[in-house]
Amino acid sequence: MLTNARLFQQSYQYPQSITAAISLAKLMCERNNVRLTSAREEILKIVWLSHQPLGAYQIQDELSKLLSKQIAPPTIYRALAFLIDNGLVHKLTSLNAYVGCPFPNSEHSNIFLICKGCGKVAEVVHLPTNETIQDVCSKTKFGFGAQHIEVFGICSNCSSHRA
Amino acid sequence: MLTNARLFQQSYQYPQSITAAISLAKLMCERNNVRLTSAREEILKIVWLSHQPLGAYQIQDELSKLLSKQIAPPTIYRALAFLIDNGLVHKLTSLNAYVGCPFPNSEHSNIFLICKGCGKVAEVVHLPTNETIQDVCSKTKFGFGAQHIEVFGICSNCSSHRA
DNA sequence: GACTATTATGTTATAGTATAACATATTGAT
DNA sequence: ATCAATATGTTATACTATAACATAATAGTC
Repeated sequence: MLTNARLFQQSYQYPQSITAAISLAKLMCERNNVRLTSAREEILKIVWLSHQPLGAYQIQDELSKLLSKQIAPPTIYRALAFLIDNGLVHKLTSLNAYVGCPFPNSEHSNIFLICKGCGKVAEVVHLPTNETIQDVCSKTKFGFGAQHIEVFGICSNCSSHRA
Repeated sequence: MLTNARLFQQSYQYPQSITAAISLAKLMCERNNVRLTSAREEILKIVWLSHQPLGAYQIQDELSKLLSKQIAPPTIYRALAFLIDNGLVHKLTSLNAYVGCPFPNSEHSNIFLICKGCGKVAEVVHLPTNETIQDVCSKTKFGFGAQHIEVFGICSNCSSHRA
């Protein structure tokens, strides 16, 4: 019922997760018959390598460094749009920042736990919450399309370190 | 358990709601020992008078018209910050737009139903959803601070008109 | 393999959202 | 009336995102 919250404690596992994330992304794109071009793949890596949500212009800086030439914003935004459309990246609207999606293959309307201490974000799947929201929609005759849930607080790592 | 969804059907009730909202705002500010200055009050009215979420620069235009002089962005943003801090207005982060809060007096972590058809927004209180999110937090040892839930779909009004 | 339609990227400029920094004015309490 | 605190005015600028058009890469057809 609850996934991925371990990311808080196990950030050292990111490198593995990245390769896994990239392979999965390739698989997903193949399945959906869309192209994970090198720019898109690089940007996905950059987003995953960061342990925190990245702004578009931070991504621009990283990619420009990586390719040793200036990359313009549209390239970044287009790649992000692609990655978001294909469920590989999410935008955290309250932060104007982007994070890799750990479950690109799931039909997901997930929850983002955003730590105000370290800035890290965990995405969790929680079906009961999805169900209560469906309930709201049916009671209000609101045709559900999508949802976005951001929760702000202090992660266990930060609260134990500061305690 | 569920409030304010009627706003979809009863937008003609807005004028009443506005005067009620302003009185309540005054009350709240008095209670909190903060000042609802005329600029803040005007902006709150502007937000309420709109049946849709308003962007900061739309508010700027409205207020400038109203006062017959150009108002600069910082005035708008400062007033919005005040209104948000005092629970009188919410920002819909996915839209960069602002709406009046119908329940400024409640301890609230509410849900925004955003209609992709007409652009209107209903804010609903739904305790079961709050509870499931608390559950997520306790299971992940995430110290809850605040939450923001945006649901996108088609309101009953739009779906019946288009059916 | 050349041709062509489609998709993706490069490039320049600009739109849209938000705040920093400092000056002035208003308010509220002595 | 004075003073500290709060609020607003003003100018400039930072940050976020996209429009518009040119060029290039890709994939499928002949």
